[in-house]
Amino acid sequence: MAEPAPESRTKADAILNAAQRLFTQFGFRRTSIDDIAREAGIAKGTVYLYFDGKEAVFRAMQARNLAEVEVACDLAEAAGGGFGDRLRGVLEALYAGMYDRYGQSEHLVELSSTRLAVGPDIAGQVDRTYTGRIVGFLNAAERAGEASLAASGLDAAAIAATLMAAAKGAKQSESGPPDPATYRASLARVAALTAAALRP
Amino acid sequence: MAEPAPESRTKADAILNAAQRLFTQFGFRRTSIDDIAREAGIAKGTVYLYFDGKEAVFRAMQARNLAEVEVACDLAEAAGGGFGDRLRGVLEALYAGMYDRYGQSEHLVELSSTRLAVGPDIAGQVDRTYTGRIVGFLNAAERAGEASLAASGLDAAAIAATLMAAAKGAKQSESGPPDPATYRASLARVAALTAAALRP
DNA sequence: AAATGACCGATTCAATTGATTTGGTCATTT
DNA sequence: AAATGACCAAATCAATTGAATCGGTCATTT
Repeated sequence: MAEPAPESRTKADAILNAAQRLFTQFGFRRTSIDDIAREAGIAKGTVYLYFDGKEAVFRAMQARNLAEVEVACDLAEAAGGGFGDRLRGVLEALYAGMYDRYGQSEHLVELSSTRLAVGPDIAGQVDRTYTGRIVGFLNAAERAGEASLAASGLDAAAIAATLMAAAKGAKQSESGPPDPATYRASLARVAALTAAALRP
Repeated sequence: MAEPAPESRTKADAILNAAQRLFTQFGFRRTSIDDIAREAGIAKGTVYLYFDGKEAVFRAMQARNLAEVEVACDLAEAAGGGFGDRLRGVLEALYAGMYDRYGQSEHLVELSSTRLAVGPDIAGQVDRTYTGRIVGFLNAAERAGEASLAASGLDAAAIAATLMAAAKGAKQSESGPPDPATYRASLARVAALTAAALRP
């Protein structure tokens, strides 16, 4: 629930926190279960008491991040301000939120695109979740009379796809390592443009 | 000038055409000067009569593509139709144009992001050129009263950056190999959204 | 019951080495 | 003058192989 503290409440938490740090810094392949256990201050075997294996740890970590990001998104939707401001908040919660969690690490790509042996496609799951959130937000805004989708000639799904493409493309900020500040600025521009397009 | 024919007028053309085919299919590293010469139907040494080396061939090919794409962009700007339609045409000329030239090859990334030993940063050059074209188009449309940049609260450069990010992001169409048709559809959505945002 | 860490087989790494390929040159041919 | 292709040194590749690492298990300890 709360932002994960440096010191963790349960052992499972400690494992996930350690995994978060190490996977983000070194990537999935170059992080061993032993590393995670050591970072969490427990023995290697203990990890297997809480998770079915390395991949399960990764998936649990990803699920936790996704859940936390969704909570942040809820807050952004419920916040005050106009449609454009809340849309910016939603995009920041979704995209900058994940960005913050995984850092500007080079391993972001590997983390989200690696096809892990079994289990659901992680990147696809994030994609579907994000699409759903944005579509829901847009439709709610339309119902509230804050936005007019018809004005753009596109439906909510098409707008969501465009927003997501823009957010994805903004991450590759060209020349030089990605910078959180410019990334957020890009998201703000996308939100502003969309809000203008949907003004009733 | 004309669309490059299968058979080439000059030897330099033949070399560039061969390079285009091979670089696109196999990438820069896995294409040898000898391959290019053979594909062009000339001897290896002849390549060095027209270009200073492998990298020079690559840069000339890239320059030719960029020039051709700019011509297509000129046509799209001058075409009939409303602001939104022409913006879509410009984006298609710039992005789908390059996409068509390099195919959906996996080597696109290598081709445009490889840091070649010496010479200008290829990807950066494309980026600057594209930015300039879009900014110019937007400003012209504003002068002609077809678009109102002020309506969005963003200036032409910011809008251009957003468009380019969206176009870049759309290329990663998630799940499955990129598909030219869906790519063009993404560009059309971006154009439609932007046109709505800038309607006077 | 909860936690540990030595242990196992499989995978990955790193260093070596010999063969092949490559970008580029240039004496020769057309 | 234009074009060729054998040639060279350097870079790359592929195969080998012995060591190190990894994910996962389980008898033992706490």
